[in-house]
Amino acid sequence: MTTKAQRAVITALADTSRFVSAQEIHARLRGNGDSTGLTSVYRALQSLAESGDVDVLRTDAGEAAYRRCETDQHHHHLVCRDCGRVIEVAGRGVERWALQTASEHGFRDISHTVEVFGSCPDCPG
Amino acid sequence: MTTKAQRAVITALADTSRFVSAQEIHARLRGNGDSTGLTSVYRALQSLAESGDVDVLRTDAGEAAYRRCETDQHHHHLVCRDCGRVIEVAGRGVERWALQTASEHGFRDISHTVEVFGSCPDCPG
DNA sequence: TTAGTTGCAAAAAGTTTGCAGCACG
DNA sequence: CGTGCTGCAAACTTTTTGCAACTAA
Repeated sequence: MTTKAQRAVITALADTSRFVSAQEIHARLRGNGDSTGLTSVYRALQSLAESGDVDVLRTDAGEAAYRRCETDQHHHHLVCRDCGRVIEVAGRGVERWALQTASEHGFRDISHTVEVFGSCPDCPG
Repeated sequence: MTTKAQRAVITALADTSRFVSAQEIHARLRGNGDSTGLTSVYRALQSLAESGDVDVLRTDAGEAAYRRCETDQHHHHLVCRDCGRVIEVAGRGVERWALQTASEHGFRDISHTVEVFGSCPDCPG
């Protein structure tokens, strides 16, 4: 089921290709005249993340950042450290590396997280 | 310079091969009769992390977890999701993949984080 | 009527900061 | 003395929870 808050959050996420915090989403909604409360934003993000509709990552500052995934498939993110822009990339090579490395050490049920950071072509150094 | 708190923290970290939270370190020190305060633990971890003497990562729960690195060189972590044990692995393959993927998209000054999770041989499924 | 959603206010939990006391050169 | 480290308490931030009002079938 999809609630009003969930739809509002998804709309807000559609506006951007960056990872944004819950607080940021809330502020953005408020700016657009939407009266959805911070609590509902958090609750909406929680269920959207649970169902895999949005990607979550933890910033170094300790807050959770969210983004609507373009693809349902497993992928990784290439994030511009200057403007925050995100590009989704497939990880043919890494997947293989992760599996192999892990099984070399006898690990089972492998999963992994990979984030690549850099400065994108549009951002001057 | 190395302070008393820093030495206490390093000692506590030497005891384990897991990523541990600041609070956990503090509790552990207290348990051993050390009277170092939580504040000093945080301050010590901050400077140790800054100088690269310990590795930091953010748990899904949003707390910072720390670990003393065995090597100064760039490496990644293979973490057991059951017992928390950590194995440091070199990432010959990933490094190359990250660089290549990033430059394909015109990104400069690449850095990356990789964490592999699984169940280690000592932990029954 | 009833099950689910909402938003405020309050509470948690992790971390940082202000500050007075201590240690030690 | 003076500089820096310490630890307590208070402040702050992000996220969660309690709860009463609201909504829609």
